[in-house]
Amino acid sequence: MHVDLGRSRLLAAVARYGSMTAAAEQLAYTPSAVSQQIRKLEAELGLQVLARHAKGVDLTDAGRAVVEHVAGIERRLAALHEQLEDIRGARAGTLRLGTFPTFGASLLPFAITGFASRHPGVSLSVRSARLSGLLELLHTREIDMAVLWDYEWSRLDEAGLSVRELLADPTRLVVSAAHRLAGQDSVGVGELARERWITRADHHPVAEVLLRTCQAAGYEPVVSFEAHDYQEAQAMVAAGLGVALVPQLALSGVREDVRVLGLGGEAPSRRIMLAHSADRAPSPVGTAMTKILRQVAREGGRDIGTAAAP
Amino acid sequence: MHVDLGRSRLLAAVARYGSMTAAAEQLAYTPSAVSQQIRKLEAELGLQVLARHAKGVDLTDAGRAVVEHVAGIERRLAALHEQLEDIRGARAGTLRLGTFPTFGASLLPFAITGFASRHPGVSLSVRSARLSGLLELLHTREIDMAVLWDYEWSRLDEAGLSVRELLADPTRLVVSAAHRLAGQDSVGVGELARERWITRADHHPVAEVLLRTCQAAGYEPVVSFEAHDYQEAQAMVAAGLGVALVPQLALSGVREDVRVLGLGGEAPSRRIMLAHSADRAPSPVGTAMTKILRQVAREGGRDIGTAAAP
DNA sequence: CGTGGACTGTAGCAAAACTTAATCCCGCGT
DNA sequence: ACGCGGGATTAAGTTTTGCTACAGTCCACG
Repeated sequence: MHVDLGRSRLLAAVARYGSMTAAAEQLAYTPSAVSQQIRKLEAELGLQVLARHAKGVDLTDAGRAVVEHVAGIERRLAALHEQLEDIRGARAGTLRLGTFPTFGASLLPFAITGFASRHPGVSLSVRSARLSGLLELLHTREIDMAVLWDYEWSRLDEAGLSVRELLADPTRLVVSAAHRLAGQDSVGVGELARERWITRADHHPVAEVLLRTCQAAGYEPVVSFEAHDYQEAQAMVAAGLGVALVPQLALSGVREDVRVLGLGGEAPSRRIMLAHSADRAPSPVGTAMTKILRQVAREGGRDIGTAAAP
Repeated sequence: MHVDLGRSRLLAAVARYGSMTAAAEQLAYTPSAVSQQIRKLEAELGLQVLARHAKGVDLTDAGRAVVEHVAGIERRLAALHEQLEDIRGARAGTLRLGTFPTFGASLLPFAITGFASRHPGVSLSVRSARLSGLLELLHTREIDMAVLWDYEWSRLDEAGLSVRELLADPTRLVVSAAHRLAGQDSVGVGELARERWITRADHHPVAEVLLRTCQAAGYEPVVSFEAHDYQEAQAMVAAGLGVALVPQLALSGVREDVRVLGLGGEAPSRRIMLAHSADRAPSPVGTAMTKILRQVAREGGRDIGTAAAP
């Protein structure tokens, strides 16, 4: 046996307005339509729900039971409606975000605090991984969106990924405070042919940046140390073991005893992007996060505050 | 905005079985039907509920919200279903019964206790009134059914009333224990021509019974007292003020100092009936009460116990 | 007794829902 | 690289459902 909600609601209307005709008027139906639907409801239930008489109708026990439960169901539907409204307005929902470590250590915190204050109802989770891991996580749908990067010689080209650029992250040179170039704002790559280089181990992408940059300038870099993170690299630079190419974003915390120099466009800049599965239309919270990330990228990491909720 | 429950349930099925195709199979639909309905649901909500991918679908936040509430609604519908089942089985519901006083004082208590023990979930209310009052109560639908009576010379003939006979209630003669006839089992009406009669005031129907009975035997009764109830009448009979015609049912409590005699078919018998509005199909509890009243009538007021629920 | 209000039955039509069949998309294995 | 297969989708056609129009029917009430 099946209890049709539509007909039950109709019954509730009949109960409320006292007669089929009155209910029909309220709902812009003909009395005939109401009568037919109520009849079908009774057939489905195997019970009369209305006692008919010349001046209208009365509810039977069964009718009362139906009307009561309809009221409860209406309340529940209203609650659902409200919840959906919250989701639409990004005041509720979930977002699983992926990031690579240097972004997570630099700009992302601003985005996270900004997002959390504007969308307090949203449960936000962040995972950090390297590029390949992020792609895998996107692929397996363990995260909804990810902050990624690429260089011009190996453009990100994943099928089924929708990508939007956030900012360019230029490569900079880090030297010891005692280095001969420490006083300059910038330097040409050609002047660095005799330097010894600190780079990163495990085929870290910055190693390729170094290689390409130097080769473009006509020499092979001499590597003196392979660090496992940028803090270690900075420490080695400070110790005078060599100089290092480092993406700007990895320099959010700069030691007192090193100096950072620009390279005047000679060194490649990496592109930082926000990506999500192309088949998944962005959810309201996804859109909200996109907006905030773009703002953070634009403002380069000044605190974006808790201003104007969307 | 409207949240269609049918489509929402479909979404719940899709969530449960992991893909539209699987859900379609379970529900004996084609995948196409499911896809179309989900699409309409999303259009109605203005939100995606599913994230599609090659191996099936995942719920979005909105989808999760819908599915959650659908589960709650299903529970509620199940509760309603159960309640309706109870109503069908007369384990729940209400019944408003009308009765005339002498039935209420005689057989009805057996029916009430029998009914209450077999249908403990049913809320039973009983109102007592005289015949015209009962008809009025039926008419205004303040009661669902009523126990009524009539005599052959004024048959109950109410339009829109469905009537079923319960039992015949013969008229008997009550005399004082000291009366000359006190030792007999029965007596002919002709032998009572010289008696003085106790009857009832206010045009009580038994007054007409007396009149007709005596007239049929060829004399006019001499009335010595008009009582206001049968207890008073019995008291007057006991006091030797006269004899009285009394319906059998009004003799459930007989004084020690009076005797009851049969009248061998010469006195009219009243018909006792159960009536309900003809337009109202009998409810399950109504049917149950009818059955019990018929049983009580058949067994003449022996305790019918709490035997076999229907 | 007739009149008005309320419900009901029939026929027809339009919208909704489902099916059929063709197509697309994507991941996977050879 | 290519085809295969599961799954979703689309277009078009068919069935089902729900509603209207309209003509009763019943009953309370004047």
